[in-house]
Amino acid sequence: MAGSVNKVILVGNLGADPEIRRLNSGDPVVNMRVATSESWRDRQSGERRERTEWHNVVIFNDNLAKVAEQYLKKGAKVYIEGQLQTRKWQDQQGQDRYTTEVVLQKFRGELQMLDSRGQGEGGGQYNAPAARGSDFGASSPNESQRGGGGGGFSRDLDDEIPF
Amino acid sequence: MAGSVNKVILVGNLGADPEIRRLNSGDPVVNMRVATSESWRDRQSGERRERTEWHNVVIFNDNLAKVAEQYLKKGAKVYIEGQLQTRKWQDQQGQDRYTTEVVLQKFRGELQMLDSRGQGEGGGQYNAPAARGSDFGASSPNESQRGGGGGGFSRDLDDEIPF
Amino acid sequence: MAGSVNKVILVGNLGADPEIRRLNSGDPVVNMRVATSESWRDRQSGERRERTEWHNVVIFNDNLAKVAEQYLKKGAKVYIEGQLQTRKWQDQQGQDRYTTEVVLQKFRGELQMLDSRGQGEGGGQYNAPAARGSDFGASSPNESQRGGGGGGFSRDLDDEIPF
Amino acid sequence: MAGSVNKVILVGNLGADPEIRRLNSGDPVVNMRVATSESWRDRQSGERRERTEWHNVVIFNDNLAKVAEQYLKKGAKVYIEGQLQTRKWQDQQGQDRYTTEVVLQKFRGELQMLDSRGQGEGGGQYNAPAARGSDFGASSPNESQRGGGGGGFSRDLDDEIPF
DNA sequence: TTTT
DNA sequence: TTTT
Repeated sequence: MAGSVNKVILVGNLGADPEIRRLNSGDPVVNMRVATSESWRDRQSGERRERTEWHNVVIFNDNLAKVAEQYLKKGAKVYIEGQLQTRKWQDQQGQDRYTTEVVLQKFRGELQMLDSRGQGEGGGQYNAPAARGSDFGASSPNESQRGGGGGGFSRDLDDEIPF
Repeated sequence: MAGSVNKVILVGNLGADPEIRRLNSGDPVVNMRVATSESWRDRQSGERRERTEWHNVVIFNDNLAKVAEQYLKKGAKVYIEGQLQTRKWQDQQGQDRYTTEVVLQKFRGELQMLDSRGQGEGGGQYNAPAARGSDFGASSPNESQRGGGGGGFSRDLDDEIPF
Repeated sequence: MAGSVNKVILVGNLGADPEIRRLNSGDPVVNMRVATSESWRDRQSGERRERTEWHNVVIFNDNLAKVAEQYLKKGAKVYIEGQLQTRKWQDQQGQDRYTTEVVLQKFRGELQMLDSRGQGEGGGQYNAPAARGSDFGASSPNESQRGGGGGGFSRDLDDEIPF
Repeated sequence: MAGSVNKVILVGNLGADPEIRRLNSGDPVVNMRVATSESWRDRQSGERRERTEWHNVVIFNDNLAKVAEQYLKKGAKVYIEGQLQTRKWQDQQGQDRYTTEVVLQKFRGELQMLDSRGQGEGGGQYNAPAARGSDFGASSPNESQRGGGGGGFSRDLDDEIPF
């Protein structure tokens, strides 16, 4: 289909440390639970109410998976950009079940840490990159030389050129 | 939780005509299935592959529900902005099941028709608003007078001021 | 034009305290400068480079203007959702000049504080809402009662119903 | 700065055919003007009003530049995702001037054609890809094999692997 | 300069 | 079940 867009943008907090698996290829895959929450005052009762939504986030993007593995802990606040995917699986009774996830495919998606250095919350102490200072951008590649013929380019996280 | 964002942006096509229910309050609620799809060439086989994702969209926003009810048909291309919500229900065996939907809450979200007038496709003939011309904006309210003291404002869809 | 979208999403830091003006109507208007920044390693030189982009943000949305006025200070990290607008003005020579801004219109846009409580940075000490705790959502209204007949609804910031 | 996001999402129409330049490197750069527009009914006068906003879009992303060059014409409706950038230049009097653009950097951004095939409008006849059928995805690369060890991957537009 |  |  031409002209399709499937995009999810979340700003929320990790409910637990990320879980890392490895594919046969050696590529890391990260699963994590992210909470978003909104509050409002009930019109009838006047009480303040809050609703928290939990999201299953799966990271196949190698660079972002590494960032998640190294720097994210329970309680960390993150900006996430991925796509919606629903996959089918079977429970023990052989019945079809469906799970919808926010997926960051290989070479796609975005992940940004929104905590200040050493600010870990929520019970877990996570370690923001110290040596790198604030300048590690755990995001997609970027190239900013306007009109530049050469065109510097590199992944942010690691110096190796990943492709 | 301070600083939370839960946003889904879709551009896709309706798989079927929207389904309209009414709440006890009389407010319309629209359910529709939206397909997004992406294609790529398989690196190994060289074959072109395509993956279609289906999204359950639920509209509680009255104005947008009316737009969907009146103008959207099977095949229509739409821009949708909503939030992710997962709700729990029980199947006939009494087991917990979960369904994740893209929800446009009351007074929230956005819906834009992306087809040209009278362009209905995919089997269903849907009728773009003729009499209204281009002026049906199925979106949120807007007010564009910079620095304007008075502040014009109105819902796009209907002239009544809905609140 | 049917089917138009004009949306800007920023996560960045305030370069200075917000400036507040008042319209004749008494409505507050907030101007602020927001920095976003990205870093990458130059492919040629191997040096790390960084580019900071400065954005002019203007808030006509009353509730969000109040939030900015009360809680935002230089250095604060924010999530902002607005629209692009370019306005024309004349310099002292009478020449046409253009300025592009990220505008949060009345009843539109979103603003989220992303700092933890009392975490002020960048030189300014800003005070996150203490009494409100984390539950002040400086965003648009929301209503989360699925299928609810009544429909609780209220602005987050203040209890008054603004329309 | 850790945790920065600078994103613009537009759905609008081209005001003119795209202009293509080439860098010394041979890479194409596309400039185009995109209109977004919103309409509302003035609260005071009851008249319908409309405001059109014009955006300068610049494409450094090679694949997307090629798509723009080949398929986009005046009047075409597009989905665009880029970032805000303001650049400084000097007018003939040597005075500093600033222009803000929506930029799709190398390897970044998104461009989707939202018109149906052969639907060219607005005066210009643009030719949607006929032979290619639906399989021209003018977007970023994607890889959808969940958990797949191999990991198919390819640019959508051309079969060559661009990096 | 687009679109409806 | 859509779209190309």
